[in-house]
Amino acid sequence: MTRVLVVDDEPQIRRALRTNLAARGYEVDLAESGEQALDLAATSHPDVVILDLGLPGIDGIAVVEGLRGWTKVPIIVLSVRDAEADKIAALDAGADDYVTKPFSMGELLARLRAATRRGTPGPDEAPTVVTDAFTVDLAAKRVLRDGAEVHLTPTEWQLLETLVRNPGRLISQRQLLQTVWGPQYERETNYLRVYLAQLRRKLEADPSRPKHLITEPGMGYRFEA
Amino acid sequence: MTRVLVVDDEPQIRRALRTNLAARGYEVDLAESGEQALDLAATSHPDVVILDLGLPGIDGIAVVEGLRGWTKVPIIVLSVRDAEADKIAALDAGADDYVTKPFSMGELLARLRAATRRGTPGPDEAPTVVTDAFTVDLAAKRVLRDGAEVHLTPTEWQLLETLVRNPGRLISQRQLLQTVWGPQYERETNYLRVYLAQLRRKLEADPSRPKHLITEPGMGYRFEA
DNA sequence: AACCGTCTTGACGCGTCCTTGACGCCGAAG
DNA sequence: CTTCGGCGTCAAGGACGCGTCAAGACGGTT
Repeated sequence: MTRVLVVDDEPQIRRALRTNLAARGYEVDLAESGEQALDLAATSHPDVVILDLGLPGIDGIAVVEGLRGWTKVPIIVLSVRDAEADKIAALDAGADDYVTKPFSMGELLARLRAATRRGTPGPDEAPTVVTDAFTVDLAAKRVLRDGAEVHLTPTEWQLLETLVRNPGRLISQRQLLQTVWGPQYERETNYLRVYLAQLRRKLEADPSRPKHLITEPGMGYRFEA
Repeated sequence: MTRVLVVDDEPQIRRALRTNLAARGYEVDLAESGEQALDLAATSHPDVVILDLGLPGIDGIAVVEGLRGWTKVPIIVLSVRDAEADKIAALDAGADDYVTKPFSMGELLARLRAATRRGTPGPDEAPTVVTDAFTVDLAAKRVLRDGAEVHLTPTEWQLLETLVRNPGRLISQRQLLQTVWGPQYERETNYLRVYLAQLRRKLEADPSRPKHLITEPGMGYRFEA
């Protein structure tokens, strides 16, 4: 869930943004002054800030600077002022985007998506899977056993990866052969036997009595943590 | 020096942007078509792209998507079209910002600064990486070995940089070729062999037995500290 | 026009990995 | 009790990928 902090002194704009954002699945915090915005940002740690420049009390630019002193959260500035100088000042103070009121909600949402997309660099996947016999680091593509690295060939790794990414689930031989060797190898079940044996020899404490790479006769294989 | 790739089919806009950007200390590459833009981006590795949507030939949105297929370089879209749908399409395709023509040069420059500022995150990552054989200064783009500077060619440096920025992680050959040479070189794995050999000859104590630039046969390469 | 550094391209030897077949074991079915 | 199919094991061949070297192409500079 993405948290958005909306800072605006006009109640109707706050309401409009709140309902629109909530309808899109965002979690919304509201602030009506710069001071409140800085407080809320510190406590609620939003993922993105939508900030009206024309605030009573402290200047909107000061709010940008106050935020930038300690966080890199994306800031989208709203303003009725269309003057070039205002835009430049806000952007150079650390804002990420500048939208002139009146704005279209669709555009604002798109700019919001663009801002949050930057924040989350990539689909971070579960990095490591641990068992009592070995550790699989999916991001670094390494396998450790008793602290020492175990070398796996590409095929061995692909096979282990598809099993480990579905812990506890039964994977059919068809599916394993398709994802590792390709669709035309669907019936070469002997490949699976050979490579499962190699993996067990490298990873299991007692390869003849596997505890983690389990055969389900006639159906497929299963990884157990 | 920040590299900017300007993509526009109108010569006068190219000229205007080129002179303005060059005057501010940017290094400017010019492209007048989408195809040329994708090629140039792959070879020159700009730090930010300014892209006109109204290109002859392939659509501007397609250029955004082509770039996003392999790079996260900031993209600022220029367009005469002010329609909300166009903005949303471009932003959701992966653009970072959308500026409507006619635009003010001052604002564009400010948005350019905002885009590049994001690209270089603060002091959160170590600018230098040290091993027992050599030291890589990522900020200064220099490599020291036994106190003396080692000269690297641009390609060698890019390769070393992408490896060193992910210590311990395995980087696939595809990813290395894409980030260093560009998306159309995905299968030229011999490049990797040649350049890894050069890097090892320059950096490793025993190039035939590398301790830091490690090959994972069939999968990719890995940097170990 | 000549030179230099850099990138590209091809060929070759070697080591590793994949493929393939044979064999024994075990449980289920006849 | 016998038969059969599925699974685990092992070993050998051939294919493939990697490291290495060197020559040619390319681009920028003098």
